[in-house]
Amino acid sequence: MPKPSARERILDAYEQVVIDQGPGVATLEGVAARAGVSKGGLLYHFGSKDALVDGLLERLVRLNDEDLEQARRSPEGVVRYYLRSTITDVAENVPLNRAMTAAILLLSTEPRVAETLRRCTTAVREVMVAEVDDPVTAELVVLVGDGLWLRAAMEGKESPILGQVDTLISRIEAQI
Amino acid sequence: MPKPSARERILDAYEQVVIDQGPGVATLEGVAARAGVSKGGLLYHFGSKDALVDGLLERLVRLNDEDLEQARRSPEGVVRYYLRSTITDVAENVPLNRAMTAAILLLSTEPRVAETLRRCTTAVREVMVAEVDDPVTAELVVLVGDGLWLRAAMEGKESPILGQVDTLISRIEAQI
DNA sequence: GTCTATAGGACGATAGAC
DNA sequence: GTCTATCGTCCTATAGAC
Repeated sequence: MPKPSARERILDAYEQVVIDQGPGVATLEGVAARAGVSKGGLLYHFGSKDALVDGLLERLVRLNDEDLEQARRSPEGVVRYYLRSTITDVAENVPLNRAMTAAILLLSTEPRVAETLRRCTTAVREVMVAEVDDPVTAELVVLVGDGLWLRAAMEGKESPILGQVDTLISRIEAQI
Repeated sequence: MPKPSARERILDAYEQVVIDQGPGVATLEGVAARAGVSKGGLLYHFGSKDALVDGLLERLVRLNDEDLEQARRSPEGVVRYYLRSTITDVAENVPLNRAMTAAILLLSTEPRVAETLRRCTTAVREVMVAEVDDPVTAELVVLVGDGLWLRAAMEGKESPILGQVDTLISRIEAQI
């Protein structure tokens, strides 16, 4: 990644168009317009639409790994950190949330998207299994996280669960 | 629905193509080929691609409502029934699973899909809140169900959770 | 009811000026 | 690096024969 600025701006636009208007509108021209460049300008940075998707997926994996690293180091523990950060990501416009939501909405486009999402889930599961003694609880945390991600993709920032978060986390933690 | 046979066969083909090859390949011609008719034949039953999507979504809502009705009447209780049927649907090729997986993969195409999925989740939540005394547990069940659906869309029939299902359900039920 | 043929439009990608 | 212009392709939808 030699020149981050333009690339990142185009990726931001891509995510935003997918989330706001749906992947159907996420044509090269639509993304370019949102990024403030022309179609030709976009194609200078990403040589094809596949390259654009790859750029988004690479960013997603990086953000997911970074989040897990922070979860591992977190003093409140991986479970509470992961679920709380996921819920926060859903409620606010955190980069990881934008990338993950866009990826889920793009599940259709190509097998690489599903593969990358599986990789993210697997990474989360490995951390949970390693840090939480009980494997069933670990799996439960991953499942609830997946549910939150799907919900974010379906209904955006508003979700009936936001007021019950802490109670929910406490219950899950109590099982460890 | 006067003549179910041809319509249903086309909808089956549509779901299958979306699940197996992705919505990108799910063109009118691809669906028609899988259904054993020509493009013109398909368009006689569904006047447009939008009508085809609508047909899938209507079927999804119907199957979801029927499943919830069965859950309500189930002697083992809504929680156990819902989670077990969701997991079974994920593992095997139950109609509800096929429709739900296809819909999630089609999240991309149009806002109506997200709207319908929200409606399904809302219906599940209403049943859970009505039947389960504790609202936090009700929300947890809906969340875990969503997680299972997303997982089905991502990784198909194989999931590491399948061996831990009953333990997981027992733990959730124990909280009521 | 189901087919073939084709019109009409949109998208991805290339070429070349600046 | 970014632009405009254009080509080729694929898809939806229509028209009309059978």
